[in-house]
Amino acid sequence: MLQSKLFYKINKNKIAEVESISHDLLVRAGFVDQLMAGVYSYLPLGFLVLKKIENIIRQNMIAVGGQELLMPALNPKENWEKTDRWNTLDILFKLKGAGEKDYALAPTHEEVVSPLAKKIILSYKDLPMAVFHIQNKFRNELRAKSGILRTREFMMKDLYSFHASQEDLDKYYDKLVKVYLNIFKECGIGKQTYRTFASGGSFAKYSDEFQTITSAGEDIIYVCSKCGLAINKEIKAENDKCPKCQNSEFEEKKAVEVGNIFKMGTRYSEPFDLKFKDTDGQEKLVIMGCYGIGLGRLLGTIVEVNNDERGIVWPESVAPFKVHLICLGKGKVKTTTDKIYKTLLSENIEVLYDDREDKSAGEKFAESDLMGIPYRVIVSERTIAKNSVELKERSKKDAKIIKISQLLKTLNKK
RNA sequence: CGGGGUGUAGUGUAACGGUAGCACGAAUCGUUUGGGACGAUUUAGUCUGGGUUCGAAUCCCAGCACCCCGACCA
Repeated sequence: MLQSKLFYKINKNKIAEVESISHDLLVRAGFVDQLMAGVYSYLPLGFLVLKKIENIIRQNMIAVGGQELLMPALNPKENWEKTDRWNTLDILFKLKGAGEKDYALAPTHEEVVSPLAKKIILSYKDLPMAVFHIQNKFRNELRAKSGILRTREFMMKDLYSFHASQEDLDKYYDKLVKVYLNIFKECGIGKQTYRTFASGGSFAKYSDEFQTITSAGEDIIYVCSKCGLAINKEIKAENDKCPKCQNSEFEEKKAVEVGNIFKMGTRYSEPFDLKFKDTDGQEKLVIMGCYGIGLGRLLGTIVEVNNDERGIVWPESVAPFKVHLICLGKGKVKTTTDKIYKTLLSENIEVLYDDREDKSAGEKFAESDLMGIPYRVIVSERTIAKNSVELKERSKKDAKIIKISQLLKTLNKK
Protein backbone atom coordinates (compact mmCIF):
# COMPACT_ATOMS: atom_id res chain seq x y z
CA MET A 1 0.00 0.00 0.00
CA LEU A 2 1.27 3.44 -0.91
CA GLN A 3 0.98 5.73 2.08
CA SER A 4 0.37 8.71 -0.20
CA LYS A 5 -2.88 7.03 -1.28
CA LEU A 6 -3.96 5.60 2.08
CA PHE A 7 -7.36 6.72 3.38
CA TYR A 8 -6.31 8.19 6.71
CA LYS A 9 -5.05 11.33 8.38
CA ILE A 10 -2.64 11.47 11.25
CA ASN A 11 -3.52 13.81 14.07
CA LYS A 12 -0.50 15.19 15.90
CA ASN A 13 -2.44 16.58 18.82
CA LYS A 14 -3.72 14.44 21.61
CA ILE A 15 -7.48 14.14 21.60
CA ALA A 16 -8.37 16.58 24.34
CA GLU A 17 -11.36 14.94 25.90
CA VAL A 18 -10.54 11.25 25.87
CA GLU A 19 -9.00 9.35 28.72
CA SER A 20 -8.14 5.89 27.48
CA ILE A 21 -4.85 5.37 25.66
CA SER A 22 -6.22 3.04 23.01
CA HIS A 23 -8.96 5.49 22.13
CA ASP A 24 -6.50 8.34 21.70
CA LEU A 25 -3.91 6.34 19.75
CA LEU A 26 -6.35 4.56 17.44
CA VAL A 27 -8.10 7.79 16.51
CA ARG A 28 -4.93 9.83 16.09
CA ALA A 29 -3.12 7.23 14.03
CA GLY A 30 -6.09 6.85 11.70
CA PHE A 31 -7.29 3.35 12.62
CA VAL A 32 -10.81 4.23 13.69
CA ASP A 33 -13.25 7.12 13.47
CA GLN A 34 -16.01 7.91 15.91
CA LEU A 35 -19.48 8.38 14.44
CA MET A 36 -21.17 8.89 17.81
CA ALA A 37 -20.75 7.74 21.38
CA GLY A 38 -20.11 4.02 21.24
CA VAL A 39 -20.18 3.69 17.45
CA TYR A 40 -17.06 3.62 15.31
CA SER A 41 -15.96 3.19 11.72
CA TYR A 42 -12.88 1.13 11.07
CA LEU A 43 -10.63 2.91 8.59
CA PRO A 44 -8.43 0.82 6.27
CA LEU A 45 -5.63 0.53 8.84
CA GLY A 46 -7.99 -0.49 11.64
CA PHE A 47 -9.94 -2.81 9.40
CA LEU A 48 -6.75 -4.64 8.43
CA VAL A 49 -6.08 -5.26 12.11
CA LEU A 50 -9.67 -6.30 12.73
CA LYS A 51 -9.42 -8.85 9.92
CA LYS A 52 -6.18 -10.23 11.34
CA ILE A 53 -7.85 -10.72 14.70
CA GLU A 54 -10.90 -12.20 13.02
CA ASN A 55 -8.75 -14.75 11.25
CA ILE A 56 -6.89 -15.79 14.36
CA ILE A 57 -10.23 -16.38 16.06
CA ARG A 58 -11.69 -18.13 13.02
CA GLN A 59 -8.79 -20.59 12.72
CA ASN A 60 -9.04 -21.42 16.41
CA MET A 61 -12.78 -22.00 16.17
CA ILE A 62 -12.32 -24.28 13.19
CA ALA A 63 -9.71 -26.15 15.19
CA VAL A 64 -12.36 -27.10 17.76
CA GLY A 65 -14.83 -28.22 15.12
CA GLY A 66 -16.72 -24.96 14.81
CA GLN A 67 -18.53 -24.45 11.51
CA GLU A 68 -18.86 -20.88 10.33
CA LEU A 69 -22.23 -19.55 9.29
CA LEU A 70 -23.91 -16.16 9.38
CA MET A 71 -27.03 -15.24 11.29
CA PRO A 72 -28.96 -12.00 10.92
CA ALA A 73 -28.85 -9.02 13.26
CA LEU A 74 -32.49 -8.16 12.63
CA ASN A 75 -34.67 -10.43 14.75
CA PRO A 76 -38.43 -10.92 15.24
CA LYS A 77 -39.91 -9.95 18.60
CA GLU A 78 -41.48 -13.38 19.09
CA ASN A 79 -38.19 -15.19 19.59
CA TRP A 80 -37.19 -12.77 22.30
CA GLU A 81 -40.52 -13.12 24.03
CA LYS A 82 -40.14 -16.87 24.03
CA THR A 83 -37.05 -16.59 26.23
CA ASP A 84 -38.57 -13.76 28.26
CA ARG A 85 -35.79 -11.41 27.24
CA TRP A 86 -37.90 -8.92 25.23
CA ASN A 87 -38.90 -7.15 28.42
CA THR A 88 -36.09 -8.06 30.79
CA LEU A 89 -32.95 -7.35 28.76
CA ASP A 90 -32.38 -3.63 29.16
CA ILE A 91 -29.65 -3.41 26.54
CA LEU A 92 -31.90 -4.77 23.81
CA PHE A 93 -32.37 -2.39 20.87
CA LYS A 94 -35.97 -2.49 19.72
CA LEU A 95 -37.35 -0.99 16.56
CA LYS A 96 -40.54 -0.79 14.55
CA GLY A 97 -40.78 -2.01 11.00
CA ALA A 98 -43.47 -1.88 8.34
CA GLY A 99 -46.95 -2.20 9.76
CA GLU A 100 -45.69 -1.27 13.21
CA LYS A 101 -44.18 -4.73 13.60
CA ASP A 102 -41.63 -5.05 16.41
CA TYR A 103 -38.06 -6.12 15.81
CA ALA A 104 -34.94 -6.50 17.90
CA LEU A 105 -31.35 -5.90 16.89
CA ALA A 106 -29.62 -8.98 18.23
CA PRO A 107 -27.18 -8.44 21.13
CA THR A 108 -26.40 -12.18 21.06
CA HIS A 109 -27.82 -15.11 19.09
CA GLU A 110 -29.32 -17.78 21.32
CA GLU A 111 -32.74 -16.69 20.06
CA VAL A 112 -31.70 -17.39 16.48
CA VAL A 113 -29.38 -20.34 16.78
CA SER A 114 -31.66 -22.41 19.01
CA PRO A 115 -34.68 -22.54 16.67
CA LEU A 116 -32.24 -22.98 13.79
CA ALA A 117 -30.61 -25.97 15.45
CA LYS A 118 -34.05 -27.46 16.06
CA LYS A 119 -34.40 -27.92 12.30
CA ILE A 120 -31.13 -29.78 12.01
CA ILE A 121 -30.37 -31.55 15.28
CA LEU A 122 -32.92 -34.38 15.50
CA SER A 123 -30.93 -37.36 16.70
CA TYR A 124 -28.00 -38.22 18.96
CA LYS A 125 -26.25 -38.87 15.65
CA ASP A 126 -26.34 -35.12 15.00
CA LEU A 127 -24.45 -34.42 18.21
CA PRO A 128 -22.16 -32.91 19.23
CA MET A 129 -22.26 -29.93 16.91
CA ALA A 130 -20.79 -26.43 17.04
CA VAL A 131 -21.46 -23.38 14.89
CA PHE A 132 -20.14 -19.86 15.06
CA HIS A 133 -20.35 -16.56 13.29
CA ILE A 134 -18.52 -13.27 13.33
CA GLN A 135 -20.86 -10.32 12.84
CA ASN A 136 -22.16 -7.11 14.33
CA LYS A 137 -23.95 -7.14 17.64
CA PHE A 138 -26.06 -4.31 19.00
CA ARG A 139 -26.27 -3.51 22.68
CA ASN A 140 -27.89 -0.39 23.99
CA GLU A 141 -25.30 0.21 26.68
CA LEU A 142 -26.33 2.86 29.16
CA ARG A 143 -22.87 4.23 28.98
CA ALA A 144 -20.47 3.64 26.11
CA LYS A 145 -16.88 4.26 27.16
CA SER A 146 -13.17 4.07 26.53
CA GLY A 147 -13.28 4.30 22.76
CA ILE A 148 -13.77 0.88 21.21
CA LEU A 149 -13.56 -0.94 24.54
CA ARG A 150 -17.28 -0.57 25.21
CA THR A 151 -19.48 0.23 22.25
CA ARG A 152 -23.11 -0.11 21.20
CA GLU A 153 -22.37 -1.81 17.91
CA PHE A 154 -19.49 -4.22 17.68
CA MET A 155 -18.11 -7.25 15.88
CA MET A 156 -18.40 -10.36 17.92
CA LYS A 157 -17.51 -13.97 17.43
CA ASP A 158 -20.05 -16.21 19.08
CA LEU A 159 -19.80 -19.97 19.01
CA TYR A 160 -22.65 -22.22 20.13
CA SER A 161 -22.14 -25.86 20.98
CA PHE A 162 -24.78 -28.58 21.23
CA HIS A 163 -24.38 -31.74 23.25
CA ALA A 164 -26.22 -34.90 24.18
CA SER A 165 -24.95 -34.91 27.74
CA GLN A 166 -23.55 -32.65 30.43
CA GLU A 167 -20.30 -34.65 30.38
CA ASP A 168 -19.86 -33.99 26.70
CA LEU A 169 -20.44 -30.25 27.24
CA ASP A 170 -17.96 -30.24 30.15
CA LYS A 171 -15.33 -31.84 27.97
CA TYR A 172 -15.90 -29.43 25.12
CA TYR A 173 -15.96 -26.45 27.45
CA ASP A 174 -12.54 -27.36 28.85
CA LYS A 175 -11.23 -27.52 25.31
CA LEU A 176 -12.58 -24.03 24.68
CA VAL A 177 -10.81 -22.68 27.75
CA LYS A 178 -7.52 -23.77 26.24
CA VAL A 179 -8.39 -22.47 22.79
CA TYR A 180 -9.40 -19.11 24.22
CA LEU A 181 -6.12 -18.75 26.08
CA ASN A 182 -4.38 -19.62 22.83
CA ILE A 183 -6.28 -16.94 20.90
CA PHE A 184 -5.22 -14.26 23.36
CA LYS A 185 -1.67 -15.51 23.24
CA GLU A 186 -1.67 -15.34 19.45
CA CYS A 187 -3.04 -11.80 19.66
CA GLY A 188 -0.08 -10.73 21.77
CA ILE A 189 -1.79 -10.35 25.15
CA GLY A 190 -1.22 -13.85 26.50
CA LYS A 191 0.93 -12.75 29.40
CA GLN A 192 -1.64 -10.31 30.72
CA THR A 193 -4.74 -12.44 30.19
CA TYR A 194 -6.21 -14.62 32.92
CA ARG A 195 -8.95 -17.18 33.02
CA THR A 196 -11.33 -15.70 35.56
CA PHE A 197 -14.06 -17.33 37.60
CA ALA A 198 -17.18 -15.16 37.28
CA SER A 199 -20.91 -15.02 37.66
CA GLY A 200 -22.97 -16.46 34.87
CA GLY A 201 -25.36 -13.56 34.44
CA SER A 202 -28.77 -14.67 33.29
CA PHE A 203 -27.40 -17.92 31.86
CA ALA A 204 -25.82 -19.89 34.61
CA LYS A 205 -24.55 -19.55 38.13
CA TYR A 206 -20.94 -19.35 37.03
CA SER A 207 -19.02 -18.69 33.88
CA ASP A 208 -15.45 -18.21 32.82
CA GLU A 209 -14.21 -14.83 31.76
CA PHE A 210 -10.92 -14.03 30.13
CA GLN A 211 -9.59 -10.86 31.67
CA THR A 212 -6.64 -8.82 30.48
CA ILE A 213 -4.82 -6.77 33.07
CA THR A 214 -4.70 -3.09 32.16
CA SER A 215 -5.40 0.16 33.97
CA ALA A 216 -8.04 0.93 31.33
CA GLY A 217 -10.06 -2.01 32.59
CA GLU A 218 -13.49 -1.59 34.14
CA ASP A 219 -13.50 -4.86 36.05
CA ILE A 220 -11.66 -5.73 39.23
CA ILE A 221 -10.27 -9.22 39.43
CA TYR A 222 -8.33 -11.11 42.06
CA VAL A 223 -5.45 -13.10 40.70
CA CYS A 224 -4.45 -16.14 42.76
CA SER A 225 -0.83 -15.68 43.75
CA LYS A 226 -0.23 -19.40 43.51
CA CYS A 227 -1.89 -20.86 40.42
CA GLY A 228 -2.68 -17.83 38.28
CA LEU A 229 -6.42 -18.38 38.18
CA ALA A 230 -8.45 -15.26 38.84
CA ILE A 231 -11.78 -14.46 40.42
CA ASN A 232 -14.04 -11.61 39.38
CA LYS A 233 -14.89 -9.10 42.08
CA GLU A 234 -18.62 -9.76 41.68
CA ILE A 235 -18.27 -13.26 43.12
CA LYS A 236 -15.20 -12.71 45.28
CA ALA A 237 -17.32 -12.37 48.41
CA GLU A 238 -18.65 -15.91 48.15
CA ASN A 239 -15.26 -17.37 47.24
CA ASP A 240 -12.52 -16.46 49.66
CA LYS A 241 -10.40 -19.32 48.41
CA CYS A 242 -9.09 -20.06 44.93
CA PRO A 243 -11.45 -22.63 43.38
CA LYS A 244 -8.54 -24.42 41.80
CA CYS A 245 -5.82 -24.56 44.43
CA GLN A 246 -7.58 -23.39 47.63
CA ASN A 247 -5.02 -20.65 48.12
CA SER A 248 -6.38 -17.56 49.83
CA GLU A 249 -3.86 -14.94 48.74
CA PHE A 250 -4.90 -12.76 45.84
CA GLU A 251 -3.66 -9.71 44.03
CA GLU A 252 -6.24 -7.10 43.09
CA LYS A 253 -6.03 -5.91 39.46
CA LYS A 254 -8.00 -3.83 36.99
CA ALA A 255 -8.83 -5.76 33.86
CA VAL A 256 -10.79 -5.81 30.61
CA GLU A 257 -13.03 -8.74 29.83
CA VAL A 258 -11.93 -9.91 26.39
CA GLY A 259 -13.87 -13.14 26.33
CA ASN A 260 -16.59 -15.00 28.19
CA ILE A 261 -17.77 -18.59 27.96
CA PHE A 262 -20.90 -20.15 29.45
CA LYS A 263 -22.43 -23.52 30.05
CA MET A 264 -26.02 -22.70 29.24
CA GLY A 265 -27.40 -26.16 29.81
CA THR A 266 -31.03 -26.24 28.70
CA ARG A 267 -31.79 -22.54 29.32
CA TYR A 268 -32.43 -22.02 25.59
CA SER A 269 -33.19 -25.50 24.33
CA GLU A 270 -36.21 -25.54 26.63
CA PRO A 271 -38.11 -22.47 25.37
CA PHE A 272 -37.42 -23.45 21.75
CA ASP A 273 -38.14 -27.11 22.38
CA LEU A 274 -34.76 -28.12 21.02
CA LYS A 275 -34.77 -31.90 21.57
CA PHE A 276 -33.03 -34.91 20.11
CA LYS A 277 -33.85 -38.60 20.08
CA ASP A 278 -31.29 -40.45 22.16
CA THR A 279 -30.00 -44.00 21.68
CA ASP A 280 -32.68 -45.26 24.04
CA GLY A 281 -35.43 -43.77 21.88
CA GLN A 282 -36.23 -41.07 24.43
CA GLU A 283 -36.57 -37.39 23.50
CA LYS A 284 -34.14 -35.26 25.48
CA LEU A 285 -33.28 -31.58 25.63
CA VAL A 286 -30.07 -30.57 23.91
CA ILE A 287 -27.38 -29.25 26.28
CA MET A 288 -25.80 -26.03 25.07
CA GLY A 289 -22.72 -23.92 25.61
CA CYS A 290 -21.84 -20.49 24.24
CA TYR A 291 -18.54 -18.76 23.79
CA GLY A 292 -18.05 -15.09 22.91
CA ILE A 293 -15.26 -12.70 22.00
CA GLY A 294 -15.74 -9.02 21.12
CA LEU A 295 -13.32 -8.22 18.33
CA GLY A 296 -13.24 -4.45 18.73
CA ARG A 297 -12.71 -4.68 22.44
CA LEU A 298 -9.94 -7.18 21.86
CA LEU A 299 -8.33 -4.81 19.35
CA GLY A 300 -8.52 -1.94 21.82
CA THR A 301 -7.14 -4.09 24.59
CA ILE A 302 -4.18 -5.12 22.44
CA VAL A 303 -3.37 -1.42 22.04
CA GLU A 304 -3.85 -0.74 25.75
CA VAL A 305 -1.27 -3.42 26.49
CA ASN A 306 1.11 -2.74 23.59
CA ASN A 307 2.12 0.91 23.39
CA ASP A 308 4.83 3.30 24.47
CA GLU A 309 5.25 7.07 24.69
CA ARG A 310 5.56 7.30 20.89
CA GLY A 311 2.51 5.29 19.94
CA ILE A 312 1.21 1.83 19.22
CA VAL A 313 3.51 -1.21 19.17
CA TRP A 314 1.55 -3.87 17.28
CA PRO A 315 2.27 -7.51 17.91
CA GLU A 316 3.26 -8.86 14.50
CA SER A 317 0.34 -11.30 14.40
CA VAL A 318 -2.26 -8.53 14.25
CA ALA A 319 -0.31 -5.61 12.73
CA PRO A 320 -1.93 -3.95 9.71
CA PHE A 321 1.34 -4.41 7.81
CA LYS A 322 4.51 -6.27 8.62
CA VAL A 323 6.86 -3.68 7.14
CA HIS A 324 6.84 0.11 7.03
CA LEU A 325 9.11 1.05 4.14
CA ILE A 326 10.24 4.66 4.33
CA CYS A 327 11.87 6.57 1.52
CA LEU A 328 14.02 9.53 2.53
CA GLY A 329 14.95 11.22 -0.67
CA LYS A 330 14.44 11.60 -4.39
CA GLY A 331 16.08 10.41 -7.57
CA LYS A 332 18.15 7.33 -7.03
CA VAL A 333 16.93 6.90 -3.46
CA LYS A 334 13.34 6.90 -4.68
CA THR A 335 13.94 4.46 -7.54
CA THR A 336 15.83 2.14 -5.21
CA THR A 337 13.00 2.24 -2.68
CA ASP A 338 10.43 1.64 -5.44
CA LYS A 339 12.37 -1.45 -6.43
CA ILE A 340 12.51 -2.74 -2.86
CA TYR A 341 8.76 -2.13 -2.53
CA LYS A 342 8.04 -4.20 -5.63
CA THR A 343 10.28 -6.98 -4.43
CA LEU A 344 8.58 -7.14 -1.05
CA LEU A 345 5.16 -7.16 -2.70
CA SER A 346 6.14 -9.95 -5.04
CA GLU A 347 7.23 -11.97 -2.02
CA ASN A 348 3.83 -11.38 -0.40
CA ILE A 349 5.24 -9.33 2.43
CA GLU A 350 2.63 -6.89 3.69
CA VAL A 351 4.18 -3.49 3.34
CA LEU A 352 3.11 0.10 3.79
CA TYR A 353 5.34 2.29 1.65
CA ASP A 354 5.83 5.87 2.80
CA ASP A 355 6.41 7.29 -0.66
CA ARG A 356 5.48 10.87 0.24
CA GLU A 357 7.89 13.48 -1.07
CA ASP A 358 6.68 16.49 0.85
CA LYS A 359 7.23 15.18 4.37
CA SER A 360 10.38 15.58 6.41
CA ALA A 361 12.25 12.61 7.79
CA GLY A 362 11.29 13.45 11.34
CA GLU A 363 7.62 13.62 10.49
CA LYS A 364 7.76 10.26 8.75
CA PHE A 365 9.47 8.67 11.74
CA ALA A 366 7.00 10.15 14.18
CA GLU A 367 4.04 8.91 12.13
CA SER A 368 5.62 5.53 11.77
CA ASP A 369 6.11 5.23 15.52
CA LEU A 370 2.52 6.28 16.14
CA MET A 371 1.19 3.66 13.70
CA GLY A 372 3.30 0.96 15.24
CA ILE A 373 4.10 -1.30 12.28
CA PRO A 374 6.58 -3.94 13.53
CA TYR A 375 9.48 -3.53 11.06
CA ARG A 376 10.66 -0.20 9.72
CA VAL A 377 12.90 -0.18 6.69
CA ILE A 378 14.55 3.14 5.84
CA VAL A 379 16.14 3.91 2.52
CA SER A 380 18.22 7.08 2.14
CA GLU A 381 21.35 8.49 0.48
CA ARG A 382 23.22 7.37 3.52
CA THR A 383 22.09 3.75 3.30
CA ILE A 384 22.27 3.24 -0.45
CA ALA A 385 25.84 4.49 -0.44
CA LYS A 386 26.52 1.19 1.28
CA ASN A 387 23.99 -0.77 -0.78
CA SER A 388 22.06 -1.06 2.45
CA VAL A 389 18.89 -0.16 4.27
CA GLU A 390 18.23 0.48 7.91
CA LEU A 391 16.02 -2.03 9.67
CA LYS A 392 14.44 -1.16 12.98
CA GLU A 393 11.95 -3.10 15.00
CA ARG A 394 9.23 -0.98 16.57
CA SER A 395 9.55 -2.83 19.85
CA LYS A 396 13.32 -2.39 20.03
CA LYS A 397 15.56 0.58 20.54
CA ASP A 398 18.39 0.02 18.11
CA ALA A 399 18.43 -0.15 14.34
CA LYS A 400 20.57 -2.33 12.13
CA ILE A 401 22.15 -1.59 8.79
CA ILE A 402 21.72 -4.51 6.42
CA LYS A 403 22.58 -5.09 2.77
CA ILE A 404 19.67 -4.69 0.38
CA SER A 405 20.44 -8.16 -0.94
CA GLN A 406 19.92 -9.54 2.58
CA LEU A 407 16.67 -7.70 3.33
CA LEU A 408 14.26 -10.34 2.09
CA LYS A 409 16.07 -13.12 3.84
CA THR A 410 16.19 -11.15 7.07
CA LEU A 411 12.49 -10.25 6.96
CA ASN A 412 11.43 -13.76 6.07
CA LYS A 413 13.31 -15.08 9.06
CA LYS A 414 11.38 -12.75 11.37
C1' C B 1 -30.28 5.57 34.57
C1' G B 2 -28.09 9.08 38.82
C1' G B 3 -24.06 12.63 39.29
C1' G B 4 -20.11 15.86 37.38
C1' G B 5 -17.68 18.36 33.36
C1' U B 6 -17.14 20.44 28.48
C1' G B 7 -18.99 22.45 23.71
C1' U B 8 -14.76 28.35 19.57
C1' A B 9 -11.89 26.36 12.03
C1' G B 10 -10.41 19.34 10.42
C1' U B 11 -7.27 19.09 15.38
C1' G B 12 -5.32 21.68 19.78
C1' U B 13 -6.03 26.32 22.13
C1' A B 14 -6.82 32.07 23.33
C1' A B 15 -10.20 36.30 23.74
C1' C B 16 -12.71 41.49 31.22
C1' G B 17 -19.76 41.51 28.42
C1' G B 18 -16.83 45.60 23.59
C1' U B 19 -12.87 44.22 16.20
C1' A B 20 -13.08 36.15 17.20
C1' G B 21 -6.83 35.53 17.47
C1' C B 22 -2.73 31.82 17.53
C1' A B 23 -0.46 26.96 16.36
C1' C B 24 -0.90 22.51 13.69
C1' G B 25 -3.51 20.66 9.38
C1' A B 26 -5.22 21.61 4.29
C1' A B 27 -4.16 24.55 -0.56
C1' U B 28 -0.55 27.25 -4.04
C1' C B 29 4.60 28.70 -5.12
C1' G B 30 9.67 28.39 -3.98
C1' U B 31 13.63 26.44 -0.97
C1' U B 32 14.32 21.90 1.89
C1' U B 33 14.95 15.99 3.50
C1' G B 34 17.97 11.08 9.17
C1' G B 35 13.57 12.65 14.49
C1' G B 36 7.35 16.45 13.88
C1' A B 37 11.81 21.95 8.18
C1' C B 38 11.67 27.39 6.21
C1' G B 39 9.51 31.72 3.65
C1' A B 40 5.35 33.91 1.07
C1' U B 41 0.16 33.82 -0.08
C1' U B 42 -4.52 31.47 1.01
C1' U B 43 -8.37 28.39 3.48
C1' A B 44 -11.72 27.53 7.49
C1' G B 45 -14.85 28.57 13.47
C1' U B 46 -18.16 30.58 18.53
C1' C B 47 -23.41 23.32 19.06
C1' U B 48 -28.99 24.66 18.39
C1' G B 49 -33.12 27.70 20.02
C1' G B 50 -34.77 31.39 23.21
C1' G B 51 -33.73 35.37 26.85
C1' U B 52 -30.90 39.59 29.44
C1' U B 53 -28.07 43.81 27.34
C1' C B 54 -26.67 49.58 23.51
C1' G B 55 -23.59 45.22 22.69
C1' A B 56 -23.07 37.92 24.14
C1' A B 57 -18.07 33.02 22.46
C1' U B 58 -18.55 35.14 27.45
C1' C B 59 -24.41 35.99 31.70
C1' C B 60 -29.46 33.22 32.19
C1' C B 61 -33.05 29.28 30.46
C1' A B 62 -34.15 25.06 27.41
C1' G B 63 -32.50 21.46 24.11
C1' C B 64 -28.70 18.58 21.74
C1' A B 65 -23.85 16.38 21.66
C1' C B 66 -19.47 14.46 23.69
C1' C B 67 -16.20 13.07 27.85
C1' C B 68 -15.62 11.35 32.96
C1' C B 69 -17.41 8.97 37.82
C1' G B 70 -21.10 5.63 39.63
C1' A B 71 -24.90 2.01 38.81
C1' C B 72 -25.64 -1.62 35.07
C1' C B 73 -23.13 -5.28 32.01
C1' A B 74 -25.74 -11.73 27.19
